[in-house]
Amino acid sequence: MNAIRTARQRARDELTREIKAEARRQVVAEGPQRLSLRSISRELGMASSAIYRYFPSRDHLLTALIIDAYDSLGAAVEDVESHVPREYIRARWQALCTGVRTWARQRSQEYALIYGSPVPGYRAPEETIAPASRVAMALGRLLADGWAAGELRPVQAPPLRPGLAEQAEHVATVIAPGVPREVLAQALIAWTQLFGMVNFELFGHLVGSADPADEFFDHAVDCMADLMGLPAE
Amino acid sequence: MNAIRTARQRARDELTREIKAEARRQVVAEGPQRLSLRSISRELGMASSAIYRYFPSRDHLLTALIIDAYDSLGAAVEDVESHVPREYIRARWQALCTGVRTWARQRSQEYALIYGSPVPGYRAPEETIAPASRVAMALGRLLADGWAAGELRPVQAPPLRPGLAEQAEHVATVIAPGVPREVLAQALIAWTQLFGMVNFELFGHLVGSADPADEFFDHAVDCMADLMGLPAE
DNA sequence: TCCTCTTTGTGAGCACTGCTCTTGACTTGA
DNA sequence: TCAAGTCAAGAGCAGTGCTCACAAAGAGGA
Repeated sequence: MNAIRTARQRARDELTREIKAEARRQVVAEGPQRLSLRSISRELGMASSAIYRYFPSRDHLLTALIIDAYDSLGAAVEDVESHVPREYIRARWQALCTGVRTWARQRSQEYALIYGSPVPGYRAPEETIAPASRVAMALGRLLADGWAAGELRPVQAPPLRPGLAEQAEHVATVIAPGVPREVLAQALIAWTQLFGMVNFELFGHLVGSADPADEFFDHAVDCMADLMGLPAE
Repeated sequence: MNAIRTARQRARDELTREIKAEARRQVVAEGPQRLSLRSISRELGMASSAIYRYFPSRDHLLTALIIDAYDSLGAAVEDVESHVPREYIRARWQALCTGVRTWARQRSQEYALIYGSPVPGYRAPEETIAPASRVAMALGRLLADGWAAGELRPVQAPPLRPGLAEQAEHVATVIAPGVPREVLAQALIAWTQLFGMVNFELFGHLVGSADPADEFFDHAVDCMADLMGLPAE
C-alpha cells in the first residue's frame, strides 16, 4: 500500500517477525507441542499478554509457522530442481525428491509440523493451501515439460476407474495442462510414495528394515520415475 | 504366575484397565494432546495423584495406548486377511491394504497416535516394536506363500544397490524366509506407499486432488501388487 | 490373632500453561 | 492540540503434569 509505513507499523512488523523467529527457534529445539507463548514473551522481555496483540492465539502463531515451513520447503525444492537442465526430466524428478528429503531431515520439526499429524481440532486454514502446493506444482511442471518434449513413455498400469480419471483430469488442468490423466494418476502415487518414505524415515518406522534409508530412497525414486514413464537417461 | 491373584492385584488390574479405557475415550474424542490425567481421575472419581500409582507419567500412559493401537490394527488386518483363501495372493494383499485403511479411517486419532508425528522428545520404547510389526509380518507371510507356490512374477526394477540388497536380505530372513531380496525391496516400497496414502488421506493432504480417495487407493494398491510381482488372478 | 511391611488413595502444593480483562500510557492523523 | 486508536502491563482464571507427606487398608509371617 504505502511504502512509507508509520513508525508504529514498522515496530509492529518487526515484533511480529521477532515473535515468529523465537517461536520457530522453540519449535526447532523442542517440537511444536512445547511451543509456549509465555516463554516467547519472556525471551523477548515483554508481558505474555502482549503477544496476543500480534497473534490472537497459539494456533494462529502455529499456522504462521506452518505457512513459513511450506514456503521454505517449496523454495528449497524449486531451488535444487532449478539447478538441473530443463530437459533432463528424470534428473529433475530425482532432484525434487532428494530436495524434499534433505529439507525434511534438516528441519525435521518443521516437517513434522506440516506433514505430521495435525494438532487436534486443527483445521488447515485457507491461506496454507497455496504454499502447500508448491512441491506439487514443481512436479506438474516437470511432467508438462517431459510431455511437451514427447519424452514420456506410455504408462504401464491398470485402466483408471472413472472417478479417479476425473480427479486426475482435474489435477492435470491445474498442475500440468495437456498431460494425460494416466500420467497424473501415476504421479499421485509417486507423490504419496515420496512423502510416505520421508515420513517413515523421520518418524522411525524404518528402523530395523531400510535404515539408513539413503539407498532405499534412491531405489524407490527410480521405480517411481519408471512408474510415471519418465525417460531413462 | 498365580491364578489366584490377591484382591489387591485384581483391583489393580481392573483400575489399570479403567484408566486406559477412559484415556482411550479421551484420545478418540479429542486427540492425543488433549489427554489429561486430571480429567481421567475426575471421571473415575479419584484423586489426580492416584493415577501415578498406575502410570508413572503421562507418556507411559500414552505408550500403553500406542501398544494397544498397534495390536488393534494388527489384529484387524490379520482378521480381514484371514478371510481370503490362502492361495489368492493378490486378494490377500488387497485385503491387507483395505484393512489398514478401514481401521485408520474408523480410528483416526489412534492412527495418528502411532503413525503421526511422535510426541516431542518421545522415543518409542522397546515394547512397542513387536506389536508394531504385525502388519509387516502379514505382508511377509503373503509373499512367502506366493513365492512357495511359485506364483510371484520376476520383479521389473533397477538392480539393488548393495546396502539396500543387504537390508532387503535381512528383512527377508525376519519376515519372509526364502523370498528373494528383490521382491522385498519392492515390498518395502509398497509398504511405505500404503501408509503414505493413508497418512495423506487422513491428514487432509489429498483435498483438492484425490479426494475422496477410494478409487485412487484401489488403483495404487493394484500398481503396488504389480510392482511386487503378485499374480494377476 | 496380632503386628509389622507394603501398597494404595488423599490433598496440598509447585511451577507451568493459554487466555481474558482492566488500566494506564503512548502514537497518530485530523 | 486533542480525540481516537493502539499498545504493553499486570492481575487473575482455569487448567495442566507431577511431587510429597500422610493416612488408611490389605498381606503375610510369628
